[in-house]
Amino acid sequence: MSEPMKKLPDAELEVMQVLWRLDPPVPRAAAEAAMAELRPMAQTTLLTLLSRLAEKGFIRAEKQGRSSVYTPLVSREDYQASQSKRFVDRLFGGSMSAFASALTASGIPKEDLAELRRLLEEGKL
Amino acid sequence: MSEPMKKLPDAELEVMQVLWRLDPPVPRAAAEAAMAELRPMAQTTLLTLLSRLAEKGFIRAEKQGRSSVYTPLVSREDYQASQSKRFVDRLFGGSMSAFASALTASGIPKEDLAELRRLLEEGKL
DNA sequence: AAATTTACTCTACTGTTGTAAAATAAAATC
DNA sequence: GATTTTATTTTACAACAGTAGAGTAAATTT
Repeated sequence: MSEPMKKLPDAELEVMQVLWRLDPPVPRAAAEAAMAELRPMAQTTLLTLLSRLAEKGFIRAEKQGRSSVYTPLVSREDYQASQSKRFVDRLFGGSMSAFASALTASGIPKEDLAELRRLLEEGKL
Repeated sequence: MSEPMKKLPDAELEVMQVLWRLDPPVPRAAAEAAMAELRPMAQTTLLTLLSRLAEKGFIRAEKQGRSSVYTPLVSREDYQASQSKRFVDRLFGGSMSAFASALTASGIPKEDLAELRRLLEEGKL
C-alpha cells in the first residue's frame, strides 16, 4: 500500500514524528514545545517546515481561534510502510539475504533482531 | 559498525551500486556502460557524480593509461549495514514492533518476509 | 488609541543535488 | 603538424533543503 509516497527531507520528517506523537489536531504551541525538547529550532523554522508539509499534503493546517492547529493527513504507519519498501528496494534491490546480513551487521542489538524475527513469525508469516 | 557514515544522495548511490557490482578497479567505460543500461545518463553527469563520490571518500579514482579507473573505498555491506541502522533509528525510533508492522504492510511479498525471518533465525539469533 | 505582544507569512541566504554543456588537455589520425 | 577524437575538469544552473530574520496583521495591555 502507498508505494508512490514521496520521501520527506530529514527536518520535515522530524516535524512529522513530533506531530504523530501528539493528539490531533496539534496546537502550534504543543508542536513547538515537543520539537524544542527534541532539539533546538527557531520558531519560524518550525513554521516554515509546517508550511512545506501542508503544501505537500502531509498535514492540514487550520486556524483555531488566533493560532493554528495541525493534523497529519498521512499516518505514521502508512509512511513507515512506504519508506520500508523504498528502502529495501533501493538499497538491497529487494534481496532479503542482503537485507538480513545488513541488519545483522548494523549494530542493532541481537535481542532486538530476535524480537523482530519473533514479530515476523507472529505476524501471520 | 560504522554508524557515522553519511547518507548518499540517490544519484550517487546509483553510481555506487553500479561500481559495487563490477570488479575493481572499474574502468570508466565499464561504469558508463553499466550505468547506461540501468538508466540513461549523460557521460558528464556520471563523471560529476564520480568526482563527488571521490571527494566524499567513497571511491578512489586513478589514472590507468589515458582513462580512469574507480575503486570503492566503502564496501556495499558496510554501507548497507550503516544505513539500515540509520533507517531503523530515524523512522522507528528503534522500535522493532513498529518496524515489523511496517515491513508487513510494506507491500514486500509475504514469501520474502518469510525468507527474511528464516535468515534472521539462521543468522545466529 | 498607542504600545506591546503574539502568531504567522514572506523573503532570503547557504549548501546540496541532479543534470549537463562548455572548456581544456592529451592522444590519435590524417 | 593540423585536425579530429577522446577523456576529464570547469562552469552553470534550477530545484530542493535547512535555517531563520524581517515584515505584517491581529489581539492584548497600558
